[in-house]
Amino acid sequence: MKIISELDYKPNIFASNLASKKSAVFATLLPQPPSKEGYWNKPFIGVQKRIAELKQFGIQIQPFAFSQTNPAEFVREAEKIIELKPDGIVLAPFYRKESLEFIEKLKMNNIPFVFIDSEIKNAGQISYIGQNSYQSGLVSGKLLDLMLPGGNILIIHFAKEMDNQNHLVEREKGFYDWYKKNNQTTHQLFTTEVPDTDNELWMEKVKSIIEKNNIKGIFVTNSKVFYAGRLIEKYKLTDIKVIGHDLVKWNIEYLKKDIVQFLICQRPEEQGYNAINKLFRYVVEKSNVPEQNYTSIDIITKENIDYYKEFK
Amino acid sequence: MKIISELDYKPNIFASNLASKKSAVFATLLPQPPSKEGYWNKPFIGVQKRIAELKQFGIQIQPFAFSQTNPAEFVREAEKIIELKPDGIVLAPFYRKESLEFIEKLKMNNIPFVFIDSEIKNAGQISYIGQNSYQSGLVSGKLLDLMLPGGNILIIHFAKEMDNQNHLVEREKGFYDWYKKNNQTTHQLFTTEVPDTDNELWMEKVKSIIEKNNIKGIFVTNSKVFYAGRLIEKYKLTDIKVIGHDLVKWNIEYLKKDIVQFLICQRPEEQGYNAINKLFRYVVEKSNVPEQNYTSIDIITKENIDYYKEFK
DNA sequence: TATTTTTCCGTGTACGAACACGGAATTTCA
DNA sequence: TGAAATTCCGTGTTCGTACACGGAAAAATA
Repeated sequence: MKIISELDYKPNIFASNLASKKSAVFATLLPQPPSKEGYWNKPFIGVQKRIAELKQFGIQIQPFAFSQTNPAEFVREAEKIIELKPDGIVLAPFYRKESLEFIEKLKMNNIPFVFIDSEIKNAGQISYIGQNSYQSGLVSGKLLDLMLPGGNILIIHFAKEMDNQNHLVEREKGFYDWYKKNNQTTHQLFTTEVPDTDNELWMEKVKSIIEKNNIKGIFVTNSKVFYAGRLIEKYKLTDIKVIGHDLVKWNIEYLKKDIVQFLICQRPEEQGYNAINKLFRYVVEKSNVPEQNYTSIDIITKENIDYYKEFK
Repeated sequence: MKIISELDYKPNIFASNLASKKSAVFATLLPQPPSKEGYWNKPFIGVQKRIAELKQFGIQIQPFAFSQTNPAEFVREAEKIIELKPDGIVLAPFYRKESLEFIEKLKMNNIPFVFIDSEIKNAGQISYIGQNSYQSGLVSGKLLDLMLPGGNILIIHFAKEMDNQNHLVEREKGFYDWYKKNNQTTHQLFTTEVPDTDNELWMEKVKSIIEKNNIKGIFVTNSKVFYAGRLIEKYKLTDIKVIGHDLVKWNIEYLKKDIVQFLICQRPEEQGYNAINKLFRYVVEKSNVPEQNYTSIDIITKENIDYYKEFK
């Protein structure tokens, strides 16, 4: 070691990699996007990009997906992963309870795992990649507040099993806290859940909430803002300001139409890319990786959206 | 080639690089930051990071810097670069006229160049890395507008030789256009230039403009927003909303104190990193690089700033 | 102290592409 | 058609590290 530092010796990574020929298999366990335009395609694009780059190192990927409405599928796919015994896994702990059980098995098999998108604290992950959901809720609160001279606010969760979905709750909490901290009394806040959007019955229900409570602002806690957009178009509720999450195709359309005013984004492709990279650094290069990697909380409007769409 | 595609042969980059041992020298010509906290340190941090990574490839860097107030220095350093004959250069075309002359010489010597931060269109650059300044002006306009129920707006350029500094003009143009497009008549816009901040005389002058014209919002076209912050602190003009550019230390302080409400940012480290990368791709790997690379227009507030400070 | 176990050290081979070289084949040109 | 120029092709060496191997030295154990 003394001589290494005396000569300032740096190993030649090319020679090193050429000679070593290591290999590893990584698995991903992410929600199945309901269509090509669904949010969950994006993290996977980043995963694939990094995997392609790491092909030289003999890294392979084995993707698994589960339904966003059916925890049993999550369990089933998790079983398959345990059988496969990969060298590492990228995991969206979408269902909290089921994830905890899965994690126990991963630990028993010594399989390192990285969380993406949402987080279970101190569960033994080597890293978490994603937003600080609470903080992004604060940002949403601030922006909607800025746009509203008066009127009340409706928070909509388009999701099933809310108590099993931690980061939507966190976003809501941050949102509420904005108004608490700035001891606002000009707006009153309401929350509603829409577990099922397959038929349009929910629209009537939400519309009546809006009318009854003088709602002038809507905050959607996930990427399904476009449903709120459709509602507003259908009933021509044009004086309502809307804020939501993620650069999904239909959301972009409503942003451009000025029905949605802001989207809070989190560079999902980058997250997928980073998650695989963390595994690689940990498993193959055996280097330490930071346990948390909060990604930026991007504020997107009509005017700056063109500079966020592309992933490089 | 047929057999290559039949076998799906992909060259092994490690073996390739191990055997080749190419080398190249790149130069940078960027403004000298007046202190450690100055904006122009940031792009250079990114430059250094990429250079460190490319050291394995035999890439070296030769940095040159010039004063932000003295075009003659730019010319002098440019001469040195021509003598050095590097294999490529990253260039901030800070002074338009002087840059054009320099570029002519670069072309004669067949030295490829990449613009960073601001752009001269169709000058023969292999790429431009930076923001679309006009568009970022629009964003600033929108945000300040959102915050101001009434009152007038002052645009401040903290810069010398404005007609030689294109992107400040572009930002101003975008800013004005926001109010034109939304045919706003609630706010009247004023512009002033502060070429010299060495003594505090400018403060009196600007203060009187503010008082005379019922100014309630300030837009600073570059990273010197903190001067506006000092002005506001000094005269306790607390009802004025301020927006400016770049995550410079003192700007961050004023953002946290809520004297500055928004900062528009452009990931300068990433820009430096990308600029070197573009050169590398073009010069060493001989691949084509996209001519424009507009970076995102990040909207930073007190609430999301913590997720932008770090460069990874 | 004798024996086993572990560490140390030097040698030899492998990794896959680059590049030089020389001879053969092909093309160009008069 | 013959000479010169160019392209083609196969061989051999090189880049710097990894890793296996065997023998020697050192450490651990009985």
